[in-house]
Amino acid sequence: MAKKYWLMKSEPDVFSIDDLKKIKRDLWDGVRNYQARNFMMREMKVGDEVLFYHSNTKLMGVYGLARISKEAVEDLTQFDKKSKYFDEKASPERPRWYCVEVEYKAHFDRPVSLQEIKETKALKDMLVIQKGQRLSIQPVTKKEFDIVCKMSKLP
DNA sequence: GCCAACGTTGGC
DNA sequence: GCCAACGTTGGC
Repeated sequence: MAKKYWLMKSEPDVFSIDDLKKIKRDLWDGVRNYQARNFMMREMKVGDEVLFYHSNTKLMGVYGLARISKEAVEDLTQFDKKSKYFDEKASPERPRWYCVEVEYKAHFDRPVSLQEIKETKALKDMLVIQKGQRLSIQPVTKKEFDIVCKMSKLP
């Protein structure tokens, strides 16, 4: 099975790549979108590489790398009444939401901003810059992944 | 803070 | 199964 590449969005006020670095690994819970869930459940494999993207912040863009360290397990926040991700339609007998575990890999030398991605012709097909694209987990081609990594390197 | 675009819900 | 109403996402 070939390795796959992903872009995962997070609001740094909620969970940033620095947070991930501190705790090394984290379950990517709280996803409540079926398309994003299906990527985690069906397509993400251990070892897949992840572009860690910060949204809703001053400088939006890709800040570093992570990798999938565990395939999808039940997202326990769906059963937790006190969690903001609680889903009353889910039950331990009929779970609805799943999440993968993500492991910190590295910070980029410098972030690759959304602006730069938009300005880079070779990245024009990246989902993150398509109009109206709100998916928090998106597939990325190896080519796009490599280009973004290259752009992050300081000269 | 605004609002366009999108996904989900629920009445019919 | 349609679609209006609503809630959310996320760039600006």
